[in-house]
Amino acid sequence: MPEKPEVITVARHLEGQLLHQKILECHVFWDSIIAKPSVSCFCQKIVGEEILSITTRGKFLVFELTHMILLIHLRMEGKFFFRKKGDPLQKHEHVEFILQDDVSLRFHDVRKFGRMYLLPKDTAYLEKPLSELGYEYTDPKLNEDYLLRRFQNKKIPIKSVLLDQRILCGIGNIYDDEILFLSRIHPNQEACSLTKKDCSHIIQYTKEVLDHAILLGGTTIRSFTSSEGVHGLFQNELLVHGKEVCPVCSSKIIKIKVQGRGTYFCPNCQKRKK
DNA sequence: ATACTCCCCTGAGAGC
DNA sequence: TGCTCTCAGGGGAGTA
Repeated sequence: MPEKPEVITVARHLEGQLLHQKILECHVFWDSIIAKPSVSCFCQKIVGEEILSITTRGKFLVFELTHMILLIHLRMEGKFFFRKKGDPLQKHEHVEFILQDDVSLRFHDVRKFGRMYLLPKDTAYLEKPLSELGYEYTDPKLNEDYLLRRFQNKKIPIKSVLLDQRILCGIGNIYDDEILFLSRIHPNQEACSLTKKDCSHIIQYTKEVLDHAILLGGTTIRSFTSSEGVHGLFQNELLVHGKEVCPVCSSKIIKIKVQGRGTYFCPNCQKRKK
């Protein structure tokens, strides 16, 4: 499940391959991947555009094109492969961009949950989905008072609130568990009950965990390989997610469901406060 | 405004 | 072996 570190890894890899490439053709084989505009409009408008940069916002890949912004959300299993124009379509390849020199960039997604948006440059950041996103974890405006304020009316578990991209964007299910473990907060703790100190820990460990993961190229878990030839190493660094024994106190790690998400925590290090 | 539920998809794994 | 059933998971839509 690509989270911020994996999305950054993919963006860097793609930018290295695609900078200043021009999109010559676009073919869509599974319509619902294209969220906006219609498939025909999407293909028509993207042809002729040049790729000027590839960055990220939250868990979106942001392709800056000549006149447009192309947003791609990989969701759980979206990835890219480079092939040659005319190569037979492989299973689960749903969108194809033909570039210069007969390069065929294929979007591959087993679950078909990935989404693409093509938006005009001048309004892309003012409309959904980008307009809904909260702060990046690197944003200096992300501080204890901001989190305290955003948490104050939330009676749902902190684990779920950290997954809410409208507050702090880029965290997914795996890093959420890691951040709460390091912050010594029970995943089911009501967000509104957190203290300023808790918020301070969350900010500190979000930065540490994500920075470290980005340095190592993200986490490669199960189906996720960020892109052809790209494999992260952070899975070796995970402390609690998917683990059996707490690396701090040797207690048995417990797996529970928090609002439908598989959640790992240490019952000794992450005691629930009331 | 918050907080639910349902839905999208497929492959892996369990159970028989 | 081969079938059926259940489940995971990010986020958008719809509803209370």
